[in-house]
Amino acid sequence: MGRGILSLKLIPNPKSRRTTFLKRKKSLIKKAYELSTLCDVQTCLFIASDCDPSTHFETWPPNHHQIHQMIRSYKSHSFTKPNSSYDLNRFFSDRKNKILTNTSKLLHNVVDHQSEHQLMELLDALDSKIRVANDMIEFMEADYDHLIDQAIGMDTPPSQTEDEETTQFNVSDLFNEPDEFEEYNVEGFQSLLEDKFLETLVQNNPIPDFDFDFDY
Amino acid sequence: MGRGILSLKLIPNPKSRRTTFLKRKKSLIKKAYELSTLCDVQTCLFIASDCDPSTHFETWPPNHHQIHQMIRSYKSHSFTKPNSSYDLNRFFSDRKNKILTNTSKLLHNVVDHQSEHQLMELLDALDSKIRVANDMIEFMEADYDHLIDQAIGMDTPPSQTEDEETTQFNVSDLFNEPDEFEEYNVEGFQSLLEDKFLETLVQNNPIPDFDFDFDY
DNA sequence: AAAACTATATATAATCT
DNA sequence: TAGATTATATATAGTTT
Repeated sequence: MGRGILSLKLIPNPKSRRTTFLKRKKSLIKKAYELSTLCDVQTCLFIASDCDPSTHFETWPPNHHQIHQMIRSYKSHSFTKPNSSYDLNRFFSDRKNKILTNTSKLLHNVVDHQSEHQLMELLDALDSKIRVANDMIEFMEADYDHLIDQAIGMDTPPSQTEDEETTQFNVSDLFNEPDEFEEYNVEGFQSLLEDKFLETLVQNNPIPDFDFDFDY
Repeated sequence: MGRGILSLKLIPNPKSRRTTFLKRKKSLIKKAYELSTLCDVQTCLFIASDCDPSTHFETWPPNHHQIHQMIRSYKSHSFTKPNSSYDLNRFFSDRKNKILTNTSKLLHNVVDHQSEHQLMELLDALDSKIRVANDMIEFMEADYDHLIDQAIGMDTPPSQTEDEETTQFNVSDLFNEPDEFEEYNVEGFQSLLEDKFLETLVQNNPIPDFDFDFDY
């Protein structure tokens, strides 16, 4: 493309690879944005470039909230067979849609102002339920991630210091933190997860109020 | 773009919106693929188009495994401060890299064939550990999703049958499954989650063998 | 060495079939 | 009406500043 001929192989020169990467990343993001805007679809883009030694992430849209929402939707679609289960968010959305449908039907009948007002309040309430469902799921996800981090975080990352004077070959020398492995086992990992999970759910209660009573 | 002038607004005509969507989606995926190939970066694309009434998902790459890996990486990057924690997969990858580094140093020394063979076996073992770590994390993720489905799955989706003969307006009529709401409350939801979580983790044990002993 | 430039390859909106 | 065509707008590889 452009002036030269494009061969779809890894660009060997690191410098021009980087240049190309930056240019194309910009365009790709622009295109993703345009697709979203023009066609009313949600588009998410993950770009993970392996810098040394860690990975650098870029997403579009940059907003984590939107990314999480997309991941949630993706998961609920990829893991469930249609009609066999249902996600909370979808439940409320569908309910709201149904109410809107019913409402438009009822508009043929006379609706007094009092009822109309009630109705508006009700729709607001449903909106807020949808938000709460989202927040709660997100909270639990974040919590779960945190749990895993905690469980794995027991580990100190392998030290980067290397002894240069290894002279005699011994395969077991290749592991220089042998003791640390003792701490890893299924049981420990599981029970830590269980404990943390219960602890967080039961005690730590910033879970939003989540009652399903509609007293209209 | 193309022949006409592009205004970055929603395309009003549903037909041309759909056409544009299909064309641009194809190009976007192509570009994402090219970026990955040319620049050695991982690129994932989620496209969620709201057909009626459900959402249709498309990802690039289409392989779920790769998508999950990306999501996992994204989460471990977005939720953790650098160096404070560590993901299991990364742990093994780093370890393997370190071993490879050490190996190349040791190549200066004489390595007999026996040791070389051991070494190869060891690298294979590490590869398999990496896979197991991946599988385990994936299993737990899937399990968690399943839990949530179970908890929410108590619900039967709102029936699509609608009574056409509603003549008198009554706001509470808009909810035609009022009894079902009784079952939803924080406590029930939580304890169901907890029970299921424990049950699955403790009893249901298709968790892959996950010992960290290296007996070389 | 990064940013601007430019010649060409692509993408695509409108059109045609 | 979905698919091919075409006239333009963009993207971008290589070049220059």
